Amino acid sequence: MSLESVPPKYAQLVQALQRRIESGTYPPGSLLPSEHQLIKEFSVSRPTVVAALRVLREQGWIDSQQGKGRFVRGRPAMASMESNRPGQAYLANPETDTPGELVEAGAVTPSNRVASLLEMPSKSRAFLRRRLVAGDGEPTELVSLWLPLELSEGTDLTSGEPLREGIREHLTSRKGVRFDHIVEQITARMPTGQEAKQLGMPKNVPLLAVFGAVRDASSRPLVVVEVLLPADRHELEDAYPVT
Amino acid sequence: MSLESVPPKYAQLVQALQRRIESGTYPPGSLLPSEHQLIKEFSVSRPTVVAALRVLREQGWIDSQQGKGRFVRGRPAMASMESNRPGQAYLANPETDTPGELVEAGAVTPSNRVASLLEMPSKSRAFLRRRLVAGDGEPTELVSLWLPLELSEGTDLTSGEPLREGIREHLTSRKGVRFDHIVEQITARMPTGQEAKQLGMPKNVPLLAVFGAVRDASSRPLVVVEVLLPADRHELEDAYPVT
DNA sequence: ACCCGACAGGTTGTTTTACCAAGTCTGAGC
DNA sequence: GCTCAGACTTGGTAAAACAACCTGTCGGGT
Repeated sequence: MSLESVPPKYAQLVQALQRRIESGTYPPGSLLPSEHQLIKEFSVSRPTVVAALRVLREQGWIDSQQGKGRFVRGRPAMASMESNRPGQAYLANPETDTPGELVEAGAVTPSNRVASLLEMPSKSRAFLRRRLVAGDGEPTELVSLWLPLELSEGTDLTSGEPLREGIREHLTSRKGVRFDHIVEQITARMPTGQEAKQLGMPKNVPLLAVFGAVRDASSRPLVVVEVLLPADRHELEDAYPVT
Repeated sequence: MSLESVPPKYAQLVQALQRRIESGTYPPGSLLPSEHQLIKEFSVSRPTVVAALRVLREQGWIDSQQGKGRFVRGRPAMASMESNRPGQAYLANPETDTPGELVEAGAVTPSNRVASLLEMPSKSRAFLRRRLVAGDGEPTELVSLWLPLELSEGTDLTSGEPLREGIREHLTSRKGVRFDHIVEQITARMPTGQEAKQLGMPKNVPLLAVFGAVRDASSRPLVVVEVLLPADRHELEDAYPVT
């Protein structure tokens, strides 16, 4: 038997067209060759061409318009752009990767908002781990992480030591939970006196507060991350295709 | 002519199967009827059945395995989440759909930030259209739209009348531009005296400011949208799968 | 009795030919 | 200048065939 298996023709066509788009042969905004032209050039049937073009459209490389043709959009924006969602990095990377200091680690009664995001009764207790992240020697972000007490048991999150492992990886291996999606809320508010002091910021500039509720596939809340950013030093940037 | 158009057969099949999965006729984990059975039951050809099943697989409803069959997975988790990007709605829907009033429409010299997002020399002029959007009779959002002067010529954006058509649709049909993707920046700041007055908000609560730079496939900036939201009344919410 | 391979019949995956419908553009003819 | 026919585009459906894969059953061999 042959170990090397040839990919199907339509998949080969997809790759060929992707290469041409990336190399500039088909620049963004231009019109792709028509189905008939592709049939002649690659010596395949129309359904094969259509299958390849459908894949490209669903991946965002091209845009089709009945009666006119197919337009090149370029390499899909979301594919390469690792969205720098705040909190994502904190969940994925070890704490030892970024400078900063642990300012709190223990059981607390979380705010109503956090309790609601964790879907736990208010006034019950959760574990809080809070870290002041520094950049250029100055404190820049205050990152807080809440999780139900039973999820913190048996993990290294309760220790005062910086984690040598990403939080997601740690929780997955120790507790067997699977992160699936994140519900994100962005708000702005004025800092409390303590926050302004910790972050070394004036009291009259607002804070960007990003809450991220991490859930598993059945929408059960696992952890909540809050990232506090002084608005005079940080802003959030993202890019997405128009639908 | 008939305004009601029948959806294609494969789309009807998709909906029929989705309903059966949601109603429990095809419970998760069970085996879907084979292609041949579906062909007989719905009286369609095999390509039509395959097209419907492909859609269901790509959307995460089912899982297929060559030689065995197709397994039901259930309603995909992320299916119904439409991200309500601020500004998206303003670009897509007619101004007459949302209550509010036009507060400004004319050529201005935009701020450095807007000029930079439009990639035009600072101190050159752009067209500004600003609208105060109301909800429950109270002003809630201040939406501003800048675009290069040449892109505003020949459009109804320069008139003081509310647009009866989505801005994206209007610009596409009048000027032939194609919206491709949006680069979004989110910041927080204190309102100016005029902004606080227009929005009817206290001067000591911050504003969430969302800038959206709309670009075409070749990354040429087309328009810039700014949405100002009083942070005590609005927040941004979004959901996305973890990678 | 047990094991193992061949084989038949089921399944999905891929490719081809063919035809019609619907949207867009151009140019001939009025 | 205007309209409309025709050519070109993509979208959808049908019918057929072959390939690849899985799972049984029916053998023959140990």
